[in-house]
Amino acid sequence: MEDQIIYRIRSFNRFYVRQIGLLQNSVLNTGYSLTEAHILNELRHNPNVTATSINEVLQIDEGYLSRVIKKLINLSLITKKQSTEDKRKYYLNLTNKGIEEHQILDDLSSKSVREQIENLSKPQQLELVDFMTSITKLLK
Amino acid sequence: MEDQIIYRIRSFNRFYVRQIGLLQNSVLNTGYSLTEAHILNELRHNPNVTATSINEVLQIDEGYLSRVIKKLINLSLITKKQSTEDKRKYYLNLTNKGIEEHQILDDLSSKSVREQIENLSKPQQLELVDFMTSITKLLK
DNA sequence: CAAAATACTTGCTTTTAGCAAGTAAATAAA
DNA sequence: TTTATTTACTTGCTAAAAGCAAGTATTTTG
Repeated sequence: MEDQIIYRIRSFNRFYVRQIGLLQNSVLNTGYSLTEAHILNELRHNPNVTATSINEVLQIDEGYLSRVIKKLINLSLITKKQSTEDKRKYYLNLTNKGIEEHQILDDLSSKSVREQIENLSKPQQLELVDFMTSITKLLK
Repeated sequence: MEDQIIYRIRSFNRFYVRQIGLLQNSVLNTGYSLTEAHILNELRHNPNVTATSINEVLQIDEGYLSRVIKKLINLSLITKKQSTEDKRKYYLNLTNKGIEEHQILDDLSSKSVREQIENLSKPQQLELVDFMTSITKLLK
């Protein structure tokens, strides 16, 4: 009974891990790691934040984050500016190039999703979204 | 219109990545990597297969797989036996210890899923599974 | 039989990540 | 108001995870 439910959820999870894997591959082929892409995405949606506030979301090792940020600066994708009120803090922002690269990654993700649903009719697509919304409501 | 659909699917994907991340953490706390756990799982469901056939599913670097298999052998979790008909091939199997360890990992995964739905009523749980089944049917 | 393909291994390197100690600045406590 | 603690970020060192390319042994194919 109950175990049937667990079994089916786990089966769905395996299926969906593969689905999401397909999506992530499209990003990874761009030469950016998932972590780098996440940072660009965070900064696109929350400009002028600090490493610490990024990490409240991403939850990765501080030291590692510091290095990845350094790398993104060297790639001219982001800038770092020391706060004048609190000199411990450094505000991060995307450069124009960073915005462009983020856009490319974002478009790729959308394209990948689009390809996965292109064989569905519009009503089926809407149905799909409804199922997803329902799952989110139940689990969140 | 269409973009709304893509947006919502991507939003669900982000949500579900986090869900699945929670599940995987329970495995990672056991000291096995995800790759190691996947190999144990493959061998549990398909005994007596070769590294190559495992890799048709897992799709990782051959060399790396070879080393992970060696590690699992050193941990006495799996065995490797050369085929007599084709000496290039080596059949892999779980040892009793491997079966036990796999069971532990499997139980942990189930437990983790169980915890994520424990606050739902039984009808809600059944509904959840229905939504998942519907999504799978649409996307697979 | 020679050449190509298959199955797996090994050496070397890179990427990703984590830990711990350290600097500098700000805040709280004595 | 000095001292201790906390915060924000950095750096050195290390380990784990993964990839690439060359190599061995065996089998298959032309």
